[in-house]
Amino acid sequence: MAIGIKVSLNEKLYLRDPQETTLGKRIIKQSILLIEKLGFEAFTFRKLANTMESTEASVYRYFENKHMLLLYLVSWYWEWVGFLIEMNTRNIINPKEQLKIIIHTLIFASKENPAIEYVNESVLHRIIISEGSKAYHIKAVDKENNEGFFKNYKDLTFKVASVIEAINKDFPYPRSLASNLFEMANNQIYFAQHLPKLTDVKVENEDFAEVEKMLEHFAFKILKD
Amino acid sequence: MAIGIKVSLNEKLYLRDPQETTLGKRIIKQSILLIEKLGFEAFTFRKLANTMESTEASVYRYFENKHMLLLYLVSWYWEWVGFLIEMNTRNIINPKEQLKIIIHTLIFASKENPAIEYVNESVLHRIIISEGSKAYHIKAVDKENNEGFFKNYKDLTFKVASVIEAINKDFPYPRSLASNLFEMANNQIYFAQHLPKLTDVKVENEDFAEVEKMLEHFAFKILKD
DNA sequence: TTTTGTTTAATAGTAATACTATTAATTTTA
DNA sequence: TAAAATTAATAGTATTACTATTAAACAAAA
Repeated sequence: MAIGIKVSLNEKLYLRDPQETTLGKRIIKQSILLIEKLGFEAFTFRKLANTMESTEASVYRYFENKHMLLLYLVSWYWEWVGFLIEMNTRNIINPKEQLKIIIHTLIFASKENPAIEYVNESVLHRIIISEGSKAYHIKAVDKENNEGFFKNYKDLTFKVASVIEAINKDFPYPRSLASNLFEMANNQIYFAQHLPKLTDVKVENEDFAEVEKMLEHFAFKILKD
Repeated sequence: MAIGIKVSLNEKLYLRDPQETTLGKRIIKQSILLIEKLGFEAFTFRKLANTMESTEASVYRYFENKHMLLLYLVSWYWEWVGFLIEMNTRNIINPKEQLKIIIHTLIFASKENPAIEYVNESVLHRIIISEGSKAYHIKAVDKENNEGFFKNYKDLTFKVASVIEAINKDFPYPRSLASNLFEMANNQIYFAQHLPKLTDVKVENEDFAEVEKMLEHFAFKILKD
């Protein structure tokens, strides 16, 4: 990933690379805003085309269907978070310090400097929180996994799992802890915002500080010798 | 909940109580099988009506739409798990022992004695694992929460949170740990079956023993003084 | 036993959605 | 400048979500 230029994603995610044309970039930009506004179920390519003053058929030339568009956005997000984690942990030697930075980046990714003009990272984060799990909770999950559609997420999990192993080489569940930190971060933010009885943390005005504190508590308590 | 008779659920979940008629019970039974077979996105009331030799309009007399049917099934499931947990922890005084039983019940609920003839608990469990989170990842979550559609899940979380508090009254996140145990249980089973790189546990032939062991490890490590 | 009322299910639609074949316009490059 | 290649729009079809209306079945009352 090179800032301002191009995020590298699995080419099978799209029919035509949206990063290469003006229309493609507009599709990304506007779809993020419209999915956030309508929710993924009510979002359609026709509505997208109408709001961006294009046509349904043009959108279909870039993405096979709205599921593939969601997959693209989710992959873009995790690739970006992975890039930020890579940046922010560089030159940090202590793995505990690395894990703290990972948790912070995970929670506050959308507060970092925007990477690309046509992606509103803050809105995208909200989409990942409320719609992200729909990208892999599908009947064709095995087939799509074989195509490499979830590679970005798996690579990031692997990276975090290796930091966890560096902290405590005897801990038997590094991958599960890594993936659970990701899932828990988004879930607990969602609960705080919509189903507050399911959590102890408060999130107000997009301030995720309490969630960060809780994830640190969980992670380091579990990894204690 | 009374075995063999009737599960008590929010009346707003349905238009006509499916437990009260033969057709209603057939709708529940067949929808569980068909959602599992097709996945929730491809599942439609027309396909359901065709496979059960009824009509689309008849199904619509019981449920407003397929989302409400999913909500009904999810509520049914958590009500049932809550009932099993209540049963299995009765007369157990030690809260640590209670939490172990809770985790076991959570994981092996579908292996207990079937409660009701027209619900295949084992298939329903698979639906909860792969489609369950779609019940609340919706645009209208706040409105539906106000209507009490998620009450069964929240009540169960509350119950488990109070057991967690009994184990360690200084632990600051009892609800988050409770809801995360539920989410993690289903997620890690799903990962083991479809995205094994995201987990360290193995699930073969619906044997969830390793998941149970991992959840115990997580929960009790976190709750240690 | 007949009539009336109530519940339940089927017919036959409409409007919206998902998706595509074909044509037209634009841009590239030879 | 003309041909080739790319991109977008028009105009569809099939499926889906949902509903108004009618018909059948059953039960209760006369």
